[in-house]
Amino acid sequence: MHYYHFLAQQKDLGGVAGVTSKQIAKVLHLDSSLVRKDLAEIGVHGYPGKGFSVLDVMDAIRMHLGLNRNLRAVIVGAGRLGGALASYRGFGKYGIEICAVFDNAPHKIELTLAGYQIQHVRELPVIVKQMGVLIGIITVPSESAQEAAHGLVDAGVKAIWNFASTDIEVPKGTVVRQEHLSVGLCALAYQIRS
Amino acid sequence: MHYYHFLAQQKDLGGVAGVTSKQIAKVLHLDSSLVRKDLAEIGVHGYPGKGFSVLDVMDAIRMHLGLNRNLRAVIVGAGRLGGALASYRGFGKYGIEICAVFDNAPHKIELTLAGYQIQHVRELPVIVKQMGVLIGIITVPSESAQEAAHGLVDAGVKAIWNFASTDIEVPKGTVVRQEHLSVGLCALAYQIRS
DNA sequence: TAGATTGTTAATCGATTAACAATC
DNA sequence: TAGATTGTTAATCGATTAACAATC
Repeated sequence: MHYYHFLAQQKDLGGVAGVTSKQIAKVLHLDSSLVRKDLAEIGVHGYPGKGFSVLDVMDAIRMHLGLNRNLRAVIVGAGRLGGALASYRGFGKYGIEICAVFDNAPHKIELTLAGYQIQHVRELPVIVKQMGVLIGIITVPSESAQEAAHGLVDAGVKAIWNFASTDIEVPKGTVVRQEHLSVGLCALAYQIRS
Repeated sequence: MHYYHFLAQQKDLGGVAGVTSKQIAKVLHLDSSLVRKDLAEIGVHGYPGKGFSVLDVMDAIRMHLGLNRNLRAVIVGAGRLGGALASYRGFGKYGIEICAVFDNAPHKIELTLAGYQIQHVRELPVIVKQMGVLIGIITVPSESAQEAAHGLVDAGVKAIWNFASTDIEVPKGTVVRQEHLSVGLCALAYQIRS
């Protein structure tokens, strides 16, 4: 994952065609052995004495991660965070498209947020099914997170990215990624405890 | 870190005074041995046959993480994401206070965002020094991230939480936490590759 | 060929888990 | 005392690193 990010930068910038395991290792603070092992695992072969082809590696990663699939996601919660994520350029690079933003507050419906017309959660099931959405992003307040999760699961979503600070429960078969913003900041604060 | 989050919930909800390593382990999907070991390391002692005191554990964690210090942080970038973080309730629980929001766009200055009056980055050094701010949160576009980081470091900030998608460089002695939002979503997408 | 880097095996390291006597 | 859980040591597991023959 991080390899891909680094290589994409490489490619965009210099347009360099080759890279060695040593170079990657250095930038990502890893051991070159590990890099070679990882690359071998996903089926890229390098050229002894030369290194790896940036394009080969990127292709292999895309293949392995299934990055070509053009997945669709929806956002539930048209608050500031929802807006921030909706306007975030960068998901597209990984083949993920935000295709709708929902909220349950009547006064928000029909407003435009980051280029999306906010829709009532009532519409969620229809849209999710129609567009084959597999990912739901929850940016509602904690109190409503579980409810939003239910709605998403019922509609057929398979993965949930939860920004609310409560843990949510989902039937197994659905994966959840809990984004603990405070924990992130906390970890940082810990490092400067001196 | 996660222990604390869980225990805080426990306390808020049931008001239960005791907890066993087994209970914690179950909720957090860990081994009870590990929990006991971790707790021993930070200096909490349990009662054989009974378990641990929730308050004891929370105190020890706070102590160990230095959670009582009331650190201050500023946000650079008064966009949607900046606003979302500024209004995020929950940092306070970990002793971190957002004390100002900056931007460089003249038309934003003096506007109010999530209860903060947006200030020009020009004011940053003064405020950071005056209030003893140690943490900077970057929510500007990628192009300006490095510049923002410079400004923060120069002003005396020791830790940076970077939401821009470019990696930033800082002198050593400063810690950076790079928040790769796309990577997060990607990891999730990977799990439903089927 | 000489130099550089891969691919892979073996060695090391650390973290997780199992087990159990000590304790309440 | 009997039951439960801690604290800690030893065993296991996996992941990282070192090393080096094979390759270009």
